[in-house]
Amino acid sequence: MQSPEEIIALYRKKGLRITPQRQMIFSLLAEDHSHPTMEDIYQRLRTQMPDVSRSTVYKTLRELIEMGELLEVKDIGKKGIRYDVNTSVHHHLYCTQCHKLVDIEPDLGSIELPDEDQKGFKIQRSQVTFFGLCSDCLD
Amino acid sequence: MQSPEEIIALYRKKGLRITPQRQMIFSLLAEDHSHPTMEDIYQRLRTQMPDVSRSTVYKTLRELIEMGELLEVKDIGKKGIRYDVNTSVHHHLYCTQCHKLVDIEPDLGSIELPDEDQKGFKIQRSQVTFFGLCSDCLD
DNA sequence: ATGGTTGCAAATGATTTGCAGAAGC
DNA sequence: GCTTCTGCAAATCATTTGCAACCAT
Repeated sequence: MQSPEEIIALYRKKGLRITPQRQMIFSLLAEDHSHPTMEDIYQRLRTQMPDVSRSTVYKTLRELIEMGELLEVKDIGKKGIRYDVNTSVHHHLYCTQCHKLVDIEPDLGSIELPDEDQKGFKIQRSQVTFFGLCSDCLD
Repeated sequence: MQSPEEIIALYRKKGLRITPQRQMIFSLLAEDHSHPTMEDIYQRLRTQMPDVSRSTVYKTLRELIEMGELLEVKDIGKKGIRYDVNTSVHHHLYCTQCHKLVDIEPDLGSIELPDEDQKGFKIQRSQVTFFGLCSDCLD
């Protein structure tokens, strides 16, 4: 995700309005690499803006996803969709015990799939999820 | 997932009962590599057994997951959880257009994550999802 | 016979939608 | 001032749960 200022410019360019709710969501997200759920974001927002509604948060998240500024992560944990502000090529470390999800951008080289396994697909990108136990859960 | 006969033996060993509903779900699943949703399974089941309930299907799927005979795939598509009868180490080809999901078992070697990227995790396994367009959607 | 299982209906949880009033532009 | 946006409440969708009747063992 780009900086709040860049997102605001993007919204303006599309004729969308810059409301305090949206601005605050942009700011919260820009610094949040914890893969929050919508509820996480809503609760944080509420400490500064007690009357926001969940619908507004949902709507803004959907907008950012449509603009490609945010990604959904669904293969993880129990509760709802988690949002990922990191839209560049990256991979995930996932703790199977506490459901922590960490972004990594290692140089894995490009992971090549042998032709005979491609089943006619034109492959555009790949993402690796490493499952394991995080340091907190290892004790 | 093992054969229906082996699953039945497993159920017996656990003191669970072999009902017609369960038997038919085992048979349907054993031959289904399409990563169906619960609704897919329910609809197929209903053609042969019009009075089954969704709760029964849900419950049986949960049992198979607890036994490790079935896996959930959640990072994909819009509607609900998809179930994967392939519980061995494998990877996925996912068509971003038609949401087709294909299992592959290529020899990718082992994908090694450099120590400095492991963030203290003890990594147990990894799974790669290749995103792209399938042959049907390439035209 | 008896204890697990089924199907129904109601409950839950996450997300979406409709709409009247509020507020950017 | 016109139109979009917000917050509320109701609606929807997927999944789970409670329970009385049912049926495998």
